[in-house]
Amino acid sequence: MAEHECVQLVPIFSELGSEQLDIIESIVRHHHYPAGSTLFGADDPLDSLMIVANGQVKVYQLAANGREQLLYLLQTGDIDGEAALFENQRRTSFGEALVPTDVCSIRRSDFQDLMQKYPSISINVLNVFGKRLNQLERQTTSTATESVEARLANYITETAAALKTDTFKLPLKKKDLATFLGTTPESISRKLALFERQGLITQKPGKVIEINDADQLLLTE
Amino acid sequence: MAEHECVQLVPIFSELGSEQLDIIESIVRHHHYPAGSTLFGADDPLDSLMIVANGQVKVYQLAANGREQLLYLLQTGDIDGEAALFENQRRTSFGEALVPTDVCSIRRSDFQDLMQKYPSISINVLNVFGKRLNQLERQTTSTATESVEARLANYITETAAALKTDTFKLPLKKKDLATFLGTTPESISRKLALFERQGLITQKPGKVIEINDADQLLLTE
DNA sequence: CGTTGTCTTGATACTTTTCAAGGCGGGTGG
DNA sequence: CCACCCGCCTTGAAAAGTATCAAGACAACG
Repeated sequence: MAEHECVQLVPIFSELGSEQLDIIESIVRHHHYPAGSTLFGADDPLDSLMIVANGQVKVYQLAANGREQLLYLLQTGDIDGEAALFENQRRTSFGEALVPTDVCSIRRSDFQDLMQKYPSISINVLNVFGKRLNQLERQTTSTATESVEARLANYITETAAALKTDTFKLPLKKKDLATFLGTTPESISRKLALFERQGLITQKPGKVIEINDADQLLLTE
Repeated sequence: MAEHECVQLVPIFSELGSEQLDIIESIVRHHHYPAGSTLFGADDPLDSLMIVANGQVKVYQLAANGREQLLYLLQTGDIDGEAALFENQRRTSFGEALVPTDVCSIRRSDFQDLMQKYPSISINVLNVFGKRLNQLERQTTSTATESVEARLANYITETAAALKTDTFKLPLKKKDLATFLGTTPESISRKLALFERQGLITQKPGKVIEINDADQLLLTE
């Protein structure tokens, strides 16, 4: 089964030989979560590193006023990193499976042993977190300084670029996309309708979007 | 001079003995930046790790529309970490000295050698970035979901808590504080005036603020 | 002491949220 | 296999919050 190969999915172990991967595989535990189920919640003890073997997980925080902020969308091969980082801390975010999801976990102490044994792992982890910091910095800048219209236009072009196609299905419900972009589902509906009226995109059934004019989309302010 | 002891300031080297600190000290380079000068800009090569030996540095990004977003305020003992993370990349943010500032730098290749030699350093670096990720996650959640009023109230109470006092001087000009909180200087003026009218704070000359009712301030929505 | 940048306050305009209601779609159970 | 039901999405109208623009006061600095 695919979930038995999660260790090979993960870039942080990329420099290891297959014998070492076997060792790691042996200390990994496997879990399955149905769609909609909770993987972890705020205040849960932070005692293991999670690898998404298959599926999709949304990681979000709750603000003081109860509103939700989507921070990351973990796909197959992504890791939930917090556990690698801290000693004796509790989580500050929630994780929820959006589709049926397989997860492998490594206890923090085991993972820290691995990092001591194979220094390349910690360098790789640093790289993963560096990328995440960069992404988050851009997200912060974007939500704090740009209009909803510009943020949505950016999201569409970036998603298309990542998928290397002009026609793609939105990977999230509008409700979740709204919490990611720091707005409301209604505003997203309206702005997409606006883009369509302007001829920049075409909306098709099933949350599918076709980009007609990527250049103009990027000029949206 | 203080700038010759920057290595001792930094928590990432905390587990090392004094002989090892001497070695590191010998490969460190010292720089001085007057207030208002630029330490680095976007697209600069990312080739060294910076330690703030003395002073204050604002790290910010520019959005597509040209607006500025303050990401971090580095104080004495803080590091600018990006350089530790990536190979062959360029910066995405700007660094500017807010007051006369002394900086020590370590070339990236030297730093990566150090991480290989002393694994405790990379664990410590992971911890630093973990904290920064956490801070940034909270900042993102806050700017995306809460009102200007709530964000400012939070900023005031958090700053007071960090300084362990009820009366303190704002460490930033309102213009910079505005780009940090994702708003405008005018809005900050107005909200502070509102808090004062509500009796929650007292404003004194020289950007000094006294908190009268921290509990009520935290309830601000 | 003057100059320059920063801050405050007001009036206005705009974007976006909120609230409400109707339509669509996907999944479940009969 | 169809019908129903629930959750998601869309669209409208109104309200709220905040940005913008402008002008005057203040402060810091040389």
